[in-house]
Amino acid sequence: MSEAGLISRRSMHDELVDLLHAMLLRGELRAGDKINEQALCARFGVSRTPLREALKVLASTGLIVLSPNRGASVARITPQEIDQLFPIMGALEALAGELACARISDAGIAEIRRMHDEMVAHFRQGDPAAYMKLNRAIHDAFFAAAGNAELTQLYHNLLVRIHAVRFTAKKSPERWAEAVRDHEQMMAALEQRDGPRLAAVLKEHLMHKSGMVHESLGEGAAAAAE
Amino acid sequence: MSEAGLISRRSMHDELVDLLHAMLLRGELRAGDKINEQALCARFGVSRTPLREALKVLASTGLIVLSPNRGASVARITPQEIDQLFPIMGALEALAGELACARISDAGIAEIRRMHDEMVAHFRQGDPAAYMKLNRAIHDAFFAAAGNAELTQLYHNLLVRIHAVRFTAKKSPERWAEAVRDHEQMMAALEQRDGPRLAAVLKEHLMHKSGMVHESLGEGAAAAAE
DNA sequence: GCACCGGCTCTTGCATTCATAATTCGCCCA
DNA sequence: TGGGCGAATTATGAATGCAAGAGCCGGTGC
Repeated sequence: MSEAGLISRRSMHDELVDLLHAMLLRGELRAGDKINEQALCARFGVSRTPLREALKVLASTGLIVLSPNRGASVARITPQEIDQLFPIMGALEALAGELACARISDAGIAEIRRMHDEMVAHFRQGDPAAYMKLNRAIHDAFFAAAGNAELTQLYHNLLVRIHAVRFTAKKSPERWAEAVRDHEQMMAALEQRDGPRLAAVLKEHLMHKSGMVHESLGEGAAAAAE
Repeated sequence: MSEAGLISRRSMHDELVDLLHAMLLRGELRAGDKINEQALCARFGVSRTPLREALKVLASTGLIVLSPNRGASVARITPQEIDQLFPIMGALEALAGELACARISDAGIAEIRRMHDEMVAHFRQGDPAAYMKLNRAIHDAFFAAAGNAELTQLYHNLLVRIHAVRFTAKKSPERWAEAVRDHEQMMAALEQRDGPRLAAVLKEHLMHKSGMVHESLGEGAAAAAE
């Protein structure tokens, strides 16, 4: 029994979805880029059929846009979409926080505390890359502790969509400090297992992020316009 | 400029997604049913290619399951999934309620009040079909008032997934009365534009629904097992 | 000189075809 | 008579082929 790899008998379109996902995350495909089916087929060594299936799937989650008879292009995220997506992510994170408070073990809290302290250390040292990595790990730990797979998947879908804009958003020092303060409050709420409070903090944290993205989008728009 | 009809130039897979959606909602395809590609192709008069594309899309939203080399079948919703989905829907409805409170016009509130009163009348007359219809209309009005298209789409996706179980769930009289009480509270919160309160009521309302579904699933399991 | 029209090419959308895995039915053997 | 093995059938997965629409280029008329 190869229960570990489960026989790696996935269909091509499924693998292609992941592959394209990865390309989008790596920034290999940028917002607005036109997607040429033949080119991608050649690159992956598959025929157009499974690739097209994968594109349809990505389109249904909003990652790419399909124009009839004009093909696919990577979705451009608009400020309106950001305004709509961040509150949703806030609501989902708040829910994850509440569930996590109710279900997480003491050991789990200790583990998150450890990651939190390390993250703050990276903040003090001014290492954004390491900070982001821990940040991400902490959020993942929240969702894992919430124990709601559907919630996690939904959240991750949205995360991929705003990934590009989140990464290009350069934190100003003030915003960064603000984020760290948010995280301190999260930690406190979690250690007290105060679900509603954690939910509120997470919601506010997402609001701050939204503001941050808007700021950096304002600068970005000027750069892109030239 | 045909801005009204936009020339109905949709691609086949897109229409097929809607068609299959409708079939699922109508109960024409029931949970667990095997989906025969050729049969559906014959029925819709299309070839397998666009149909398969549509199936992939539906699979990505969890409406159907694809087993490699074994084809598609309508997803069976499990009690665990229900436990996971209802809190998510609660969070999304709560967000919609908060946004609606902030944005809805007085006329919009009056319109919802009208629907609400009509719905309660149907409750008094013991007409579940008419009640459900108004119920649905009110929820739709909330989301419309929230003005967040992404939120609406996400919510609707989940709604379709639990549609089958929600419809088969026969309300007990007590549960029905409970739901009406919830709605009274929603109306009150909306008319006072008390977003947080409306959010709380909606969350609780969804909790009640979850309980209802579980009750009826308990009965349903006995029936299905025989 | 510029705008508009017609053909050409490239790409997409769908149908068809081919290969392979699963299922089913029948047969053989215990 | 029941269970297991094997071949035929059927369905799925992927590739290829074909028609139609979009974009591009050059030509022509004003």
